[in-house]
Amino acid sequence: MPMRSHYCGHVNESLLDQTVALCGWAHRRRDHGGVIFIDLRDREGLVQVVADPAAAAAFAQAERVRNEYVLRVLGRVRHRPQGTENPNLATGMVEVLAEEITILNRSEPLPFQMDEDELSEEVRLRYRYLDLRRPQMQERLKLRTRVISTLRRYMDSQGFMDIETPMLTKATPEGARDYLVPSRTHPGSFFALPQSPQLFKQLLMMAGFDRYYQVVRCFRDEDLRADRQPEFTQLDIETSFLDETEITAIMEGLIRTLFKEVLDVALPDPFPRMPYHEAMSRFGSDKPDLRIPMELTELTDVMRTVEFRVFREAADNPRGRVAALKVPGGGEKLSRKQIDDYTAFVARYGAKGLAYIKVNERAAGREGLQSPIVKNLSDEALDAILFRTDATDGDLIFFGADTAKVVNDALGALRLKLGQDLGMVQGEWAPLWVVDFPMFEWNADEERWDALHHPFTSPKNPDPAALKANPGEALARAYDMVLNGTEIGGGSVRIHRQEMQSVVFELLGIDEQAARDKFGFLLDALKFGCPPHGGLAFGLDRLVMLMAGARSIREVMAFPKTQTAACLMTGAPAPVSEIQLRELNIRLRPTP
RNA sequence: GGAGCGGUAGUUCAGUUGGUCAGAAUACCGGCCUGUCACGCCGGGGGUCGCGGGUUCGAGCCCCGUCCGCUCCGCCA
Repeated sequence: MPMRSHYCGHVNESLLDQTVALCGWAHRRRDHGGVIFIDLRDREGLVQVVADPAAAAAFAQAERVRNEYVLRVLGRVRHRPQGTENPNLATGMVEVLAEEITILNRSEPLPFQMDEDELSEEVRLRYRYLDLRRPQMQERLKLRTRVISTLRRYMDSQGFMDIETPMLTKATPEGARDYLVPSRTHPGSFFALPQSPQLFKQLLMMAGFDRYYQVVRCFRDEDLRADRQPEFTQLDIETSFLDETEITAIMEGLIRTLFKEVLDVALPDPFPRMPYHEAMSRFGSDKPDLRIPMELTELTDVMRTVEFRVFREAADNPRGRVAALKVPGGGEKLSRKQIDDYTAFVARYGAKGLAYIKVNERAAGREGLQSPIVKNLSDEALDAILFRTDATDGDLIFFGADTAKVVNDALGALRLKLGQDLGMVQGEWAPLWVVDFPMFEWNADEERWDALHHPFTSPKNPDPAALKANPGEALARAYDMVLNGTEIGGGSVRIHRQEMQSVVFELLGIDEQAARDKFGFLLDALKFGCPPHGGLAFGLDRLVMLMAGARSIREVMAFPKTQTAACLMTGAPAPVSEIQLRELNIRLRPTP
């Protein structure tokens, strides 16, 4: 019975002697006097097609295309002769004897070679539709679709409803810069594309849909990174009546299910949880990569009394910190040049230098230490450093002394870089929850509090007066899911009482009038019996990137933008006609 | 807004101190071969060295500006 194999059919030994039809891109024909060899690109690899003389002759007569074309092949699967195994053919031991070859379309020579390993991203993005033909990209997008279908099944099984929210909505005063869309019918007014469906999903809770999810595009007009695109996909979730324990349980269940079903990887149950302050203290980061077995050592208290000004002043500063990062065996592994390079590396994070001690022979005391700074440190301080870092001979200890922010940023980043450079990354997957975030951080420039998460996050203490009295100490009912040092999701239990929401707006410097203008509908809704609710959002692109082992989310998006937020393929963004602008009541400033 | 790396043939790249530096591989075109599978062999075409300016007797190379791609800082509640 003939088997129909759509598109690029997969051919394997189980189909031996059966007739199959294959469609796909073929390349590199060899015309051998009536016999034609073709590599048909298969989703799994390559299928070799050999044409019988009649089919070969017909094919050769019909077309003399050399490089690349689209074919349909009807033929029989058979064993390939001994001694002709091709390790490049995933299907290995079989080939298709073509009885009929139809050229569905021909192709110009391609602008780049498909078998090139390292294509420039510029070329790949300009011809993205060709880049996507490559097996690696096929695999990545296939992984992405498996992730999405699996997560939908999971969300369905947990009773979540998939509800769409508007793409044309209202600009938000805080958070990222909005992408704006001019309104034709309301001259001078603009829609904003959503940074996230945050408010809409909260309103759905108020409407009684107590379990909502959506795989949804979000937009932020901020500068790009390897893991940040102007439009990206979120798995957005909100629930009513569940607290943070219940929400995080469902969500880590989702991630465990995805890893089990898609990658056959068993993640820990439950995920470890770590308070924000512990993460900052031990790893200098609120998204620690737990695969790297190095931690920061606290030295602030010890350094308050030392002569060395750099350390003492940082230690005395109420916002300061002195910490160490011990690199096991680093004394031998790291050259002077490398240390200089790491000094330049931490300078990016504001560190003014990178002091270090090489522990040559700990038993020899001061004499066994090699460092530009030991002469400035008392015996007591050196003892404390060696004791707390538990340094042994051959170790190298880096120091950070500055504001806590600079120390954490610099040593946190240095820890990651050293972990990568020295091959210290252990294990494949290290998920965790980071919890107990502060509600606010002080914005010195504008003399007000900023929300660490967002303005709708509930504080742990339900008393609005307590929050107002001591905002700097307040903890939030927020949680971030971190995987291998990447934040893949974050959320919170929200504020569901109007009084609390008003206090938070006040602390954030959003006066009553502004709150009314921006969030009037939310404040109104809170009046009509809002259930307690909370949720979170996963960065789907980042999650798939990690699962695919890719270095950038562009590798798991079909049509990503460049760092300047442009599309090299379509040429977007592009100027528009006068007519279009006039309809939108937009006048361009004359160019000088 | 800032820092770094890169831009040379369709593609991936080499090009030393400013002076046979317009190159390789591959792709492409023509021919030969014919169970190939990175096929092989012979021959051929192909370049505004991102763009603009400057220094110099002379610039792919040095300087200034600019555009593009990537990484990062700021930014991203």
